Amino acid sequence: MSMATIHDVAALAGVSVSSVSNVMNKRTSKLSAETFARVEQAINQLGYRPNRIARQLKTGHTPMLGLLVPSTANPMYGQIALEIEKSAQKLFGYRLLLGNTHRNPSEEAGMFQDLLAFGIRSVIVVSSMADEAHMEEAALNGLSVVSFDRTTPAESGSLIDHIAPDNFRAGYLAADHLLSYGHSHLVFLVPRGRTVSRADKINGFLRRIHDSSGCATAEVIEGSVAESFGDSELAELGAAMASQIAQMQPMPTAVVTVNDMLAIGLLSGLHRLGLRVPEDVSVVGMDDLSIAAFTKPGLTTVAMPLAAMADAMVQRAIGRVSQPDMVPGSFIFQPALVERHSVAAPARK
Amino acid sequence: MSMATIHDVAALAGVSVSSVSNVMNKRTSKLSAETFARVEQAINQLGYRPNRIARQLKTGHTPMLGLLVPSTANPMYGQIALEIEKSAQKLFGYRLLLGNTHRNPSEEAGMFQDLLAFGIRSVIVVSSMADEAHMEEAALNGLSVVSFDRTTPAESGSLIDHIAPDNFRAGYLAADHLLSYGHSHLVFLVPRGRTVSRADKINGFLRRIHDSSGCATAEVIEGSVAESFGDSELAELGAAMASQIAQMQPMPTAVVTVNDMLAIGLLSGLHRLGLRVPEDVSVVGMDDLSIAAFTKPGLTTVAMPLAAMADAMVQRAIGRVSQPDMVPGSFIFQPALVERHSVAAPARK
DNA sequence: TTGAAAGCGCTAACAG
DNA sequence: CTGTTAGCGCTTTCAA
Repeated sequence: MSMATIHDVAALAGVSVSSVSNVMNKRTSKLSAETFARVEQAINQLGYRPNRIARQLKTGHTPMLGLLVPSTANPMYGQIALEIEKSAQKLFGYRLLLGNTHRNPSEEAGMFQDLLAFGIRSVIVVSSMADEAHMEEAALNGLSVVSFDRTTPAESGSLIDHIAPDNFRAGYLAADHLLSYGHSHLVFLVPRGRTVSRADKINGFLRRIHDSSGCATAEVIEGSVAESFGDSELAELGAAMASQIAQMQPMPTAVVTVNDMLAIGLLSGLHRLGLRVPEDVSVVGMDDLSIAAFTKPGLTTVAMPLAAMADAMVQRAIGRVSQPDMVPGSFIFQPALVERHSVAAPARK
Repeated sequence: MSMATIHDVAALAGVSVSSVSNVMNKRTSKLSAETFARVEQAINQLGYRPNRIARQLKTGHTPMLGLLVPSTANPMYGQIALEIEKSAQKLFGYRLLLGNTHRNPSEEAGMFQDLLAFGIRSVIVVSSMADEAHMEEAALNGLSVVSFDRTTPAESGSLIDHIAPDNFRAGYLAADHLLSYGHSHLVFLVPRGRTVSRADKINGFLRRIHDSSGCATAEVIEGSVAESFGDSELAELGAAMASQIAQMQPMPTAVVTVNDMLAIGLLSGLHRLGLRVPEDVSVVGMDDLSIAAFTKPGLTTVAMPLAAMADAMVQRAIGRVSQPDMVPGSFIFQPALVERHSVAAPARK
């Protein structure tokens, strides 16, 4: 049972293929109501679905959006993928071509090639490497690209859109929350490798400490794993870093992690060491993964407005292909602190 | 800067388009080595990539695999998506078209339509609803479909392949582990809605109880949430069911959950109720999510061989399109118990 | 060993 | 209002 073509429909309805095409594209003004109905009837009878491939060869468009993430095994990226698919379908009826890049530049470049070859014109790239040269190049080749979770200096002449949460503010909020509980010896935990978003979070964190009346101290501790794209690696790193924290003299009373997976690992490692959260150490994560509500204790974290960001990304990525003169911009979304049970006043000072 | 076409290359190399096509498809026997080299040179010079759309219109194939999952926000499906993408790329150089079905039959049907329209010929469907009629229909329409995590009666004349872990054995293993620790009052936790895989797990669980010398008792408790496709819903359900467990008279000494997300919620709920795991209740999950190693206590669970299953699914789904006479079959993979810290001997009897 | 030409299914001028 | 026709970029006979 192979698919019916536009010719089959035309033959059955006793009209020309162009009339069928006009019906499919709802150009009612070009046909009499009667013919229109007759063609529709034939379409239904045959269960005709236009071949998108053929259509695309003609129009140059395909209703598909590319999405590149480091790894869907990381719940954060899984949630993002879900939101983006939902937005793309709702806003434009687009489907999603998904690629896991493993934060590997050559895999990412390969994906760009394939997207172009498939005729896909819009792509959203999540948490890419520091270098965006390959994206700019892809934009030159006609791809509409949106970069997520990276900010870029304004007026940089970039050809791509940037959408991100206000990571600076996220770091600021985390520190602020801890300070308000009376903590004065804080630590910020981050894997090795400074992405833009990580740097922003750290800066916001440090700024808040600096803005405080004075006596608070803070350090940034970098994990030993160079690149963690999955989720177990990240959690494992967090668990390993627990001992690093425990050995500090004096031990900090609070730590904020650059993301929730790291916090989940940290919680586990701390527990293994016999340290209680929040009695001995307070912990603040970032992302508000849905599992963050079910850690022990429930993780206080900084939530990012995922659905709103997804809508914006899809809007820009797909919208640009019909409006190529849209000027690229940066769009920043505000995070919010979600208080659960991993923060308390410090027992020691 | 639009893409170079086969004509551009032909012109530059001073040959016909068919020669370029032959070079692209490595038909060395059809050209002299010299011409071949000249064409290759032109290809590189122009950075020519063949347009897959045009190629497909001719050949009818596109190197893309459809993947339908309930929701990538559920870490389990995120991991599966990752493994499948990896296999598809490694084994066939295929890309992935991803769809979240939310376990909604009409969304699933819509995806099938679109896959066909896009010219995609292979699809893997994860954890679908009870009814597979729509899949059989899609198979009739020329789709090569693989159903994951559903077994089907042998010799059913099905047109689709079935790949699944041995869920019966998974249930059996979980019960066996608990019994070996001396538990005799067990409970099996499952959301409302019996999918095939859930039923199999329950049956395996009950069988092991039944096979025991005798004094062990078991019940199956069904959650009140009809359909949970995300992950927070599942964990929330687990948390809510903790009180149901706590109120039982007598309280069971061990519970196994149909998946890890449920277990994670349960752990959290139990903790909130002041019940200790494993001292007061033992818990065994299923799936071995990578976060299962970082719960408190570490979750003892039944692991499924994801990578091997992904390879098999991809092999069948894509392999069938070039071998349409391949007879559909069921392939079962063996799970294994992963022991961590959520099981201990019961304090009470 | 190479090239010419006929489509794959659809859209969009352009004619009638 | 309806039909004819020329491609979109590629593969693939079939001739030369």
